[in-house]
Amino acid sequence: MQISMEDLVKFCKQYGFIFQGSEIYGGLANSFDYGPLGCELKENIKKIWHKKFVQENKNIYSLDSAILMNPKVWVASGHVTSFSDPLIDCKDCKTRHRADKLIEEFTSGLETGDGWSNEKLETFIKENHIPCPKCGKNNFTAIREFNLLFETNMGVTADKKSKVYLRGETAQGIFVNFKNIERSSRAKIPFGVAQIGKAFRNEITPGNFIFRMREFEQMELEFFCKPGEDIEWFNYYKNFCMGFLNDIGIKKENLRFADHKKEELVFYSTATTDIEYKYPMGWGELWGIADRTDYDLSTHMKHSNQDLRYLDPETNEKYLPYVIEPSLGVDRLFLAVISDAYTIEQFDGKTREVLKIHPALAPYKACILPLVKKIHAEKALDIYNLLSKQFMVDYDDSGSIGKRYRRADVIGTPFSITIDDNTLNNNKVTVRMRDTMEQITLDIDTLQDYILKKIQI
RNA sequence: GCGGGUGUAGUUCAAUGGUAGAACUCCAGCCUUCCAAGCUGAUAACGUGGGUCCGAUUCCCAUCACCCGCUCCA
Repeated sequence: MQISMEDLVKFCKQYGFIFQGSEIYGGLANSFDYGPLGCELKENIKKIWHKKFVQENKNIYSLDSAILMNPKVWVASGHVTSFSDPLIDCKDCKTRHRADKLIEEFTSGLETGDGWSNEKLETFIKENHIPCPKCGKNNFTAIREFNLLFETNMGVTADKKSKVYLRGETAQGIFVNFKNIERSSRAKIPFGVAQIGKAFRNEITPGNFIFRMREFEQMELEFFCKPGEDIEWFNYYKNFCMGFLNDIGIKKENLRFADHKKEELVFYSTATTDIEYKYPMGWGELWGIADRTDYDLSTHMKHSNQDLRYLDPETNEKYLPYVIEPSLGVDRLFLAVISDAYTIEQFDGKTREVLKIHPALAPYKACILPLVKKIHAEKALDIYNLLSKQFMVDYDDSGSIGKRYRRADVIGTPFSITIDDNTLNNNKVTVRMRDTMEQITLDIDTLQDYILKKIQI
């Protein structure tokens, strides 16, 4: 049984994973703040992604490019033009249309509306009584431009010349640094560049909790390869990404591939596959894996007048590499991880709420519990200090031991370490497992290694 | 953007045109030697802004946020 979105939002709020953004001022639509546990979980997600996609690969390099870039970057990438379509709504049947397309269709292509001002488009539609394609009436709203890029101003005077955009994706930072990385890292094709960072889009319809936000975080990899070898790498990454999701414990039945059909493909892509997850609101895109050909490098080469071609040291031929892009949103993976892990269990006629999350992702790896506060707290704090040098450790001395186990369960802490008289006498602690509720006895000296081993992926 | 729904402690639920009650949670103290025990105490709410009214959490309007559906998603 899967948790409903409403209950998941409550759960995240209650335990400090995610809060409504600007809550005390009535919130800001579709903005969310990650709380103490949310930070840890999100950070762990990023760490593991980095480990699997960068650290364990000798030909993948990291980048942290600026959020604000020269506006020409976004002109070259196509975001500025294609993101600002002139949209109008029919007041009668409530459908939305592109003003320039209406004109183009009405005039059978004689007029395209290209480069027209909004006033000119509106006037033309009115004077020619261009009907709504759906209901046939001519009763439109004014044109509204939906520019999906956030704009801001550089410099203290807000004039047009200083207009800059918040990046709509992290990928462009990678493309514009392609040469820098190739040279400074002495990188040889095939190689990849990975980047984690915030991106911003004025989505027309955000929603579904953190699934689609206007401010979000991406984990993008651009993998550059020789043209002709792109299909091979595309398939490699399809499987690699799915394997990654399996490794971090996402249930297989909640994952599936969704290949884009030819007619659905974005114009520059020759192949795209989504890995979809069964979120509380239904199947939705988690990971997009795209063969982007040499579109990005070639468009930046054109607009910047810089030679971005790669010189193959073996054949001495110069070419623009193709790029495979397996990219995903941190927030979407977070949503998948937490809704996948949330479990309500029955045992002995009782109910327990438990977050069955991979130990590597768990906000706290262990919780330290002095069995009786007055007797065992001192020793328990020693162990807290010892373990907290290695990983996040929780400490709980209030309430019965059973209650404290449940508190650890619900936030996904995999190991609960209880300090009792035995600890004081023999240096032994009881380690209780979140998933099975089994207990084992361990010597304090072996505790660190035991847990470190379990939180590896 | 459109339509519908919902806004009362952290959560679940009450009541009320005139001092907003409880349970659970949380916190403190007592007790307690391994799976949500008990006792005592404390903290804690009418989304926001207007209007009507002597008085509004309650009626009206607006707004904000969330949920469901539609639309949209280079």
